[in-house]
This record gives sequence, C-alpha cells and structure tokens, in this order.
Amino acid sequence: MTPSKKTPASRTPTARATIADVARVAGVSKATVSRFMNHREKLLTPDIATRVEVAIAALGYSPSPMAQALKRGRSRLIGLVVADVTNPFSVAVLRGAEKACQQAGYLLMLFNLGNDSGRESEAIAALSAYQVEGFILNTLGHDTGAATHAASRGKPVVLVDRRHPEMQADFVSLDNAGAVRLAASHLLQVGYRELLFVSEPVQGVSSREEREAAFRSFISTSAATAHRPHGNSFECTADDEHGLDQALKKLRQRAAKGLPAVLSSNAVVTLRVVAAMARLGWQLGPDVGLVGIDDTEWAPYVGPGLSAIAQPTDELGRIAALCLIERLKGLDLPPRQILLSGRLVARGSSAVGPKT
Amino acid sequence: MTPSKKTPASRTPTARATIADVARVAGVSKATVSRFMNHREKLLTPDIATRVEVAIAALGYSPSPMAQALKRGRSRLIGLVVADVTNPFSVAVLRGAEKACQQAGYLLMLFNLGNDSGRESEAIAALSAYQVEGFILNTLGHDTGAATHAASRGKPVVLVDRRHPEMQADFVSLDNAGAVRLAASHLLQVGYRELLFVSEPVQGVSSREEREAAFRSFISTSAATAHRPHGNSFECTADDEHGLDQALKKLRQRAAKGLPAVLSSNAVVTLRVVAAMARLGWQLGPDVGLVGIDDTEWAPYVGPGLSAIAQPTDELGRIAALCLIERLKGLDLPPRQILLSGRLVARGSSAVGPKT
DNA sequence: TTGTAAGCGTTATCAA
DNA sequence: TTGATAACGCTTACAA
Repeated sequence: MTPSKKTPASRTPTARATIADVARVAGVSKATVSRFMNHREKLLTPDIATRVEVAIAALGYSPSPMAQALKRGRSRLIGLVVADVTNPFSVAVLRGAEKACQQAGYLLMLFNLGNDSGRESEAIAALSAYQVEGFILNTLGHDTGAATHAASRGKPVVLVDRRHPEMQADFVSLDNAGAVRLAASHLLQVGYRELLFVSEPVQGVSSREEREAAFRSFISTSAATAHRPHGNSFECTADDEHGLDQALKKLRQRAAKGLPAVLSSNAVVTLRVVAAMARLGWQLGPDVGLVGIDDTEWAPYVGPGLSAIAQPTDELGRIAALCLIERLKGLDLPPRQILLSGRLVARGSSAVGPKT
Repeated sequence: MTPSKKTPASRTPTARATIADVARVAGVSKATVSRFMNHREKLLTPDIATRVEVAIAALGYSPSPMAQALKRGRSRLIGLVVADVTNPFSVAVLRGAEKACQQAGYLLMLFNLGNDSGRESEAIAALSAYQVEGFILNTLGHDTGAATHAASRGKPVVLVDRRHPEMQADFVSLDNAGAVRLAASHLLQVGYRELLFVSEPVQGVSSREEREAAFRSFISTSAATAHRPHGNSFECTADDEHGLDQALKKLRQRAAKGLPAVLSSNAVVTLRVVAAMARLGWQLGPDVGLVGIDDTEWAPYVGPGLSAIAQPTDELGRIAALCLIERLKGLDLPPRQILLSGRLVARGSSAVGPKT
C-alpha cells in the first residue's frame, strides 16, 4: 500500500478533496457519499447522512464536474459560438444567455469566430470535444455542416438572429419584418419619401436578407398609399467609403420631390452612415433622415440623436438559453421560432425640422 | 459479454469514437494508440504507426479532453472572470485574450459577474471545479479570497486592469499614470486651466485609484508651471445625474480666469459627462473641454468628436493570455507588471475654438 | 439502507 | 517496441 493512497497528509496539501476522502473521513463508502450528493434525503439513515454532511463540510468537498461528465455523459456546459464579440448585439445576447445559464447551473464555453465564419466547424468540434450539452449559435450560417452534425447527434442547438439554411433548430430572433416596417413607416409618417436601405453585404446571412426583403415589400405595398414612397437598397462594406458617399449623394438627387432618409440595417452600418454624413457635411434629420436597427447607449449623443429600433437583446439571449435548457431537460417538440418585437425610439435623426 | 461492449454497430450510431474503438480497428492496444497520439513518431514501428493512423482517420477519432483532464489533471481550459461584459473595455480584452488562447490550443470558460462583485468567489469556485488551468481576472478586486486561494493552489492568475490587494500575480494594465498625464497635459497645452477629474466611485478599485492619484499629482506638480492649472475630482454614480450637473456648473464658475475641462476616467463616465453636457446645453470644447480615457468607435461622431486616450485593449488581452500560458508552461518568476502606454487621439472636444 | 465493483476515456507504470 | 493493468473521480447496478 503506497502511503499516498490513504493518508491525507501525503496529498499535496492544496489538492481538492475527492469523494474518496469524504468517504474515508465519514467512515462510509464512496457510493453512500455519491447518494448523499445526488439523492440527498432519500434512502439515507439520518445518522449516516449527518456523518457524510459533516465530512463534506470539513473537507470543503465539491464533486468534480469533469469526472461527473465523464461518467454521466453530461457536462453542464453550454457552448456559445459568436461570429464577432465586437458586435454590440452579440455581446448583449451573450450577456443575457450567460445569465440564464448561470442561473440554471450551466457554465458557458465561449468561442469567438472573429468574423472568420469558416471556422464555425472548428469551433463546434472544439466545444463538442468538451462534451458541451448544447449550442447557442450566433454565426453567419455558412459552414453549417458541423452544426447540423451536432444537431443530428442529439445535441440541441439554438440559433440566434441568424438562421442556418436547412437546419432544424430552435430559432430566436428579432421580428425583422416588423422592425423594418416600424422604422420605414415612422420615416414616412415624419415626412420622408425617398428611402434608402443600407445593409452589410447580404451574402446569405438570413437576418440581412429578411430585412432587405421586408424593406422591398414595404415599399411596394405602400406605393399605392397616399405617401407614395420610393425605395432603393445599398450594400456597404467596411472599406468602401466612397461607394457609400456616392449612394447617399444619389439618394439626395433622387429626392427632388420628397425628403430623403436612410434605413440602416444594424449598428455597424449606422455608424458608417453617420461617418459618411460627417464627411459630406450634411445634417442628420433635415438633410437626410436616419433610422437604424439596433439602439445603443451612445445613440442619443450622436448628432441630433440617432433614431433606432431597439432590439430586446437581453431577452433574446435569455430566451435562447432557456430554449436550450428546456431541450436539455428532454423537451421534444418540433423546432420553434421565437420572434420578438423591436421598439421604436425616435430621436433627432428622423426629425425633418430642427426641433419637433 | 454485452454486445454493446465490442460491436461498433451496437453503439449509438452517432457516438464519438473512443481510443478503444481505434485500438480494436487497428488491432493494437489502447496504450499504443495513446502513445501514437502523444509521442507520435517516437518508439513506434512504422507498420503499427500507419495502422493506427488509418484507424484514427477512418473513425474520425479525437481524444476526449474531459478524460484527458481527469487523468492528467490538466484541462486546456482557461477561466476568464469579467466584472461586466457590457463594459466595452472588458469586451475588447476578452477578444484579445480569447484569440491568444485559441492559438495556443486553450479554450476559454467565461464567467460574467454582471457587476455583482460579491460573486467573484463563486465564479472562481465554479471554474476551478472544471479544472481550469489558470485565471484571467478583470474584476473589481474585492472579494479576493478565492483568487488568492486559487493562486496559492498553484493555479496561475493574471490580473487585467485592476489589481487585487496583496495578491501576488502577474498584472497587465494601461500605464494609468502616464495616460492621465498625457490627457491632462494635452488639455493644458490646448489652453484649458481649470480641470475636473471625473470617475466612478473609487471604492478600492485600483485603476480608479491610480488614475485619480495621478491626476492629483499632475496638478500639484504642474502648479509651479507657467500654466498654473487648478484641479478637482468628482465621483459620479449612474443614478446621480443631478450631482454631476452641479459639479459641472461649479467647474464653470471656478473657471473665471481659465477655461474649464473635464478629464473622464473611462468610457462609461465619458458617456455620463456627454449626457450632462447635453442636459446643460453646453458645447463640448469651447464651453467645457473633455478628454476621456478609452477610445470607442463612436467617439468621433459624438458632438464635435470626443478626444480620448486609446488603450491598446487587444494587446492587453493578448498579453494577459500569453503571460498565463507562459506560467502554465512552467515559467517560474516573481510576479510581473506589464504596463502599456495609451495613445492620445485629439478631437473636437478638446479644442477651444470652433475649429482648430 | 449500505457496500462492492465495474466502467466512463484517458495516461502511465510495469512487464514482456 | 508493445501490451496488460491500474489509476483519475465519479455514478450505478447489483449484492448484501
């Protein structure tokens, strides 16, 4: 018998107590300790129970989730894959999800793609290896093989904001169509008539597609209206400042008989539009109106204040986590779609006059 | 013999391949497979090696990090505890750290305190349980017991931005004193004379203390200078808008013979100051100057543009991760302090006239 | 009600 | 150079 087996003194003085230590101190078997931990008051003599309890307290024992995971096949870990942590929307979702997970006793393993959507498979593989019980995905939705694979292996997946083509999974998102209608009709109401929808390259990203489509359909629907709006779309990339400037100039030229306004498809784009307006020296609101999807803490202080459709970001993250946890608890339903409404926050950038 | 033991067909068709599966397919022992994985070309007959290699490829085998962690005591996991993911500085650090960790083959487990600094112990306990090999801590530094405990157990800890009192650990941060001097002397140079340092409640948070102290010392040092600046400090909380308004009014009253300016200690405070200025209807720059620590993507577009000290945030996160990884590789040095310099970005909010 | 023992997927020690 | 075999810390039949 090696001394390291039995005498606690021979352990590294700082090592975690194991179930065997507890069993020894309490004078019971490991199985009993395990039962105490998992079934608590059931099937346990009060006497033994207290002995175990005391030993646990004395040693400061807590079970090793790693060992539990190995044995049970469940890890109490949830994998979160994010296209870009820099995106404030992603962060907000992350925040909501993390909170809900913690409350349910799950921990989050984070994998940031850094906008390199090709690594989605890599991310999922890495997280799978750690036996995460399920995934929350806020990614572009290309490179969808691994996710589908995970899903087919019975690991639940929840998609946030962006769908993956052909993937059967719960989906939690802003009601994109509603949000775009809200923004666009607000612009019409205020008096803008010549609208430009600006988004990042659509490139198969579902939320961008949906918003763009909603915009087109809004325009064609309300063409018959008293307002008779016009609408166009523009895709802007990070480096092509010139292109955006040109698009805005054309917008203003077209707007001979109606005021021009931009509807931007997310916070990143909004910032680009704001930058372009600054370059052109135009006033947000009177010269060109602006409403963007995504409200931010700084929106009130940019120019005359940026009008926005606020997403219930925390709620999106929270609901995504809760959906996932329900599945983990065995809920077996066909994939659900949960669409949350945006809220219009009107500020100076969608006011025609200097003060409304 | 239960069929599930040996016949692959009886496994859940989707289960991961294990080392035993590989061994069986290759016709070797588990030990051999393990050796192939860990020592590669050493001590292996070419014939056997290729058989193993083929089997691994055929089954798509990759070892279970959980099982490895259990056996080795090392998990290739790093715990990141953040006071508040909402803070853009924290996110930026997170981003840098996550990237470096991924490159080194580590995964990040995230725990967000949601600004409830009392839960720091809880966070560390939870992450410890998962055998994380080390910690990156960007927390307030109260509730320091658990971290110290982890450190004493030989788990390396790196502190980012905020020190923990009496804790021996690597520390990575902005050079706070330098940053404050940079900001303050810029204000003097431009022509501001009556300075107000605004920060969140200092309350034992090291970075806030250091910045405040640096401000005081800058003022007293340069009092003998030709500029003869005055300086005061103000702590502002999220809900006390009135207090901040009053502080700014007093600042302007004091500034009878010298232009007034605010030096804000981080992005959160900067936003509050901007909001207060909007409430008061004052112009940033001509009425009251402003330089804040932390540059943000929206800073150029708020008012006349917000002057800022940009922190090398990505670099901070990256270096924190690298420090940790060095320690994990066995580096045994006394605690290091790594201080990175900030960079001044001057914009309209620190320009006395309408255009410089 | 409790204990014994097998096994989760690895790695490490020892023989062969 | 390779193969049994015993751990790692835990859960769970099955026996007692």
